Amino acid sequence: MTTGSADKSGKSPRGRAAAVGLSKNQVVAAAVAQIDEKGLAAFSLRELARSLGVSPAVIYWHVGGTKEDLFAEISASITGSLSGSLDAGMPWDARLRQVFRNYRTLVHRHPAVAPLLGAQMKSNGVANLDWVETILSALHDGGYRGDALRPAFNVLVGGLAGFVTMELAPPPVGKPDSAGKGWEDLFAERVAQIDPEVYPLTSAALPDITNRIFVLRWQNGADVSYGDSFELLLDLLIEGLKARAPAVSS
Amino acid sequence: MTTGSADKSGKSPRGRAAAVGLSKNQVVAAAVAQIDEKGLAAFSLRELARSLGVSPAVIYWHVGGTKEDLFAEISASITGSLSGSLDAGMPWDARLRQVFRNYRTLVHRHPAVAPLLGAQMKSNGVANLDWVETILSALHDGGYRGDALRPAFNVLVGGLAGFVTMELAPPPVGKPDSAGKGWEDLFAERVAQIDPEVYPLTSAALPDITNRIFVLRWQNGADVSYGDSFELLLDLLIEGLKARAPAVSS
DNA sequence: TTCCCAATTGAACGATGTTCTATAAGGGAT
DNA sequence: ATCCCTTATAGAACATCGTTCAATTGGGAA
Repeated sequence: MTTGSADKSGKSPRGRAAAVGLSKNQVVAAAVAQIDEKGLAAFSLRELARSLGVSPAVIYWHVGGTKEDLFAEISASITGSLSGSLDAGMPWDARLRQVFRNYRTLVHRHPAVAPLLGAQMKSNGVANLDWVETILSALHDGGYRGDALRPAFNVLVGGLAGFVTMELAPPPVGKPDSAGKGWEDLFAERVAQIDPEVYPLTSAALPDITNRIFVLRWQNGADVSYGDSFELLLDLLIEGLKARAPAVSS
Repeated sequence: MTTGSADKSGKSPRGRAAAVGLSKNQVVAAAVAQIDEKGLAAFSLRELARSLGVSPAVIYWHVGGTKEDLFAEISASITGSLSGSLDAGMPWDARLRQVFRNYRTLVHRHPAVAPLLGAQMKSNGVANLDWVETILSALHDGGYRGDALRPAFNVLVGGLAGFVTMELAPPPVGKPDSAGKGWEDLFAERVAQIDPEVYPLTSAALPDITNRIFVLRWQNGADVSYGDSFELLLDLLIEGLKARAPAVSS
């Protein structure tokens, strides 16, 4: 296919092969698909080009700049669907809940891209301006203006987006130990060393706690529902902000 | 120096040069220093070896395994100093505050390593077991036991550690636009397109909000104090957890 | 037809993570 | 003192990666 035109000379043929091939959007979409499939760490421009049946240089032609620019483009393309579709008639706290629930479900659709999206949200760039505006407008309606606006905004974005980023971070892959010991053994060893004199745990509490740690350890990265925890976090933050909202004078 | 022993044969000399050179701890410490200095993205094993005046293979000998194992070792070495030094006589909520304040100041000492530490905290591995135990014990004393323990733990670790990770994430470096436009221009364009009909902002609110966005955008990554926001987040979470603590029966 | 520009190619450069074999220094046993 | 084994290093090699660049071509405009 690609090498269909046989060339008698030793020189390999160069130049354009097909009609008008790729578009920038196609490149970005293919990149997202590949990250979703193989993970962010395993993503490479060359393999992206390979999967598109194209030379690596093509990526650079369509997406000007470097790999990080591709990442920015990816973030923008995903978070672009975040704006709009919000009933402005709702009370401000309900609006905030919905904004961040939307954010979470959106990010959950591309778990491997989560770190990129987190960084994007933090940077408050142009791509997510709608999103930022929605949050700021809700906080404004809730009485958070002037100097009070900024900490409230940071708390919501940092806390909630940070939560989602951590929630979706892949568990470490590496070896548990230089020997053949697995996490279980190491954990058991560690628990055996717990000195009730040092740790302020009643002997009744200890088994419960260590058991809980076990559960925590093993359910992380699995299909544990962080959803309940997210809802609790949302509740604590928004109810708290509501409770201590500055009085609106004007 | 390194090639001091002249070798007449064409073969280059190999093998040990000095007495008993490096230790694993030295390698890890040098890696931390280098990440602190040049950033996590620019860190490479080869340059680490170069800065130690040593062959790349030496790193693999001292730190068995791969680059990620080195990262795990780094995380462990930093968060190792997180345990202990906590007055068990304090009320549980004060203990929680102190634990997470300690975490934040510790991570702030190595901002470039923050992503690694965040992942470590999420994984609840062996290295930070003391830390986890302290949090769980405080929550236990606060009445969070059984099924109530896990969401509370997730909220604290996910929210607060996630906040710190996001807070310290480096701002994106890339180009603002394919043209020569900077962030400012793009932002001005975007603001000019805001349709007051679409966005539920009073004309009085709009300038305030856009102004705030500007401030947010430009102060991120600079020396803005996220400390106040962190304290607010801490307050919201812990006061909230205190307010809705389950009643302790036993 | 001629010319220009969008789109693509292959090759190349330097750097990286990782593995492998060779090798030298030191200590312990004989 | 000699031999040997373990420890700690060197250097080379391999595959891959991000990025750049000159060369090339097809299609549309003039």
